[in-house]
Amino acid sequence: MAETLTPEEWELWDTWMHAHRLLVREVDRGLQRDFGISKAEFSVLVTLRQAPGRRLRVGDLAESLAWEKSRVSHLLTRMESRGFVERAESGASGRRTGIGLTEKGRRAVESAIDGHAGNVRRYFLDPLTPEQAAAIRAWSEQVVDRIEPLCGDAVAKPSSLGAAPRPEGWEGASGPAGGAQPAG
Amino acid sequence: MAETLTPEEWELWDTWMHAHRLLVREVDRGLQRDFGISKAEFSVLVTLRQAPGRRLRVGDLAESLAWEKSRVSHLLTRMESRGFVERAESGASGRRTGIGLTEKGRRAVESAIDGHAGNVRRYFLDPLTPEQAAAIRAWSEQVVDRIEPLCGDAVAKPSSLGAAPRPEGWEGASGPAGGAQPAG
DNA sequence: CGTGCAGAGTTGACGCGTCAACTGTATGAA
DNA sequence: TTCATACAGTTGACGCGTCAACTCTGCACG
Repeated sequence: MAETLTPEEWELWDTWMHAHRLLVREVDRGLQRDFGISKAEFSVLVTLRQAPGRRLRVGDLAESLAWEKSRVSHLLTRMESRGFVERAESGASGRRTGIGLTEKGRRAVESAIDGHAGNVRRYFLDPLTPEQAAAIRAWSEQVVDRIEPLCGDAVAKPSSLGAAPRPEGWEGASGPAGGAQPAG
Repeated sequence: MAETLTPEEWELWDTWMHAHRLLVREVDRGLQRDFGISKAEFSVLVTLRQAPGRRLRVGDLAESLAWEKSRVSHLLTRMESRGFVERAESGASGRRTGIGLTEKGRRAVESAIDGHAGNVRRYFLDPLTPEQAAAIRAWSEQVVDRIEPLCGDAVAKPSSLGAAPRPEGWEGASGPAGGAQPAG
């Protein structure tokens, strides 16, 4: 046996996985039911909303979300077909200049923020004591630091992107943060 | 504003989601790369392996895993087509009597256990101090208790099922625990 | 007998996420 | 100019997971 886990360790792993799945499902359901968007879509919309000019290139969006580009691209395809975002029609050069938020997308995300925040609080934050929060934060950072270097893709080093007051890569990128000024 | 989260709260949520996704992906990749099975498949195989007679009905399997039946059914379809499990051909009555582990399935899960355990330790357990582990455990149980009552389906109340020394529902159901005796 | 109902299990559609392969543009060297 | 290369973005296939609808069996009640 190269490696084994104690029953307690297995149980911790399983309980944690179970909790995570229930939580994500519940949060997702809330978003879907009340606002017609998924958690992933919410992340994209929020990120776009706070971008300068409500417009980003796919790569920057992916970087900002710490997601793979193909994931973003697929999601954008679905979102575009539903009218939440629009891919800038290839400029004169044939090069796409970015993707932008539509009016519908803007309205959707703005109406969703509070409800989503409420669910995040209800299911994630509420049952969390300050010590537990600190523990989870510390552990999450450990995990990210340990795993992220392994995969070349989708590393979230917020370089340019000026607009985001975020310190670090987010997964869900679910934070509304500032909110893009009318932005030009 | 009905609800808002502070930037710190959003960041905690995002960091945690990000960490979780990286972790799951890495663990899944390891299983897939080294043993040709997914994390979900591993859970099914382990649960089956420790069942009496290496055989369970779909519903009991779902209950034991705290998964939805349809999820289990879809997964079983994929696994059956690859020869890891077999659906008992409808008995005389036309009623399916359960699904069982094939020899291939047994070999797959037994060879995978150590490697998987190693990855769980490396990515999940290692960066966890005992205090953090306790915090995560307590919080996970809170979350499960809070959310599970909401959804009627897939509630893991280990009732019969005699064989499992598990105290509680597992998500990944990734614990090898005892290991079914030859059980013939 | 027949109707209705409940439980077990399956199915199809669909969204999410990964992977690998692909297109198209720009750039730099021979 | 032409070829190589790198980068940005897209696509298709596929597995996972959810939901709603469906089938099939058994059972109770009339």
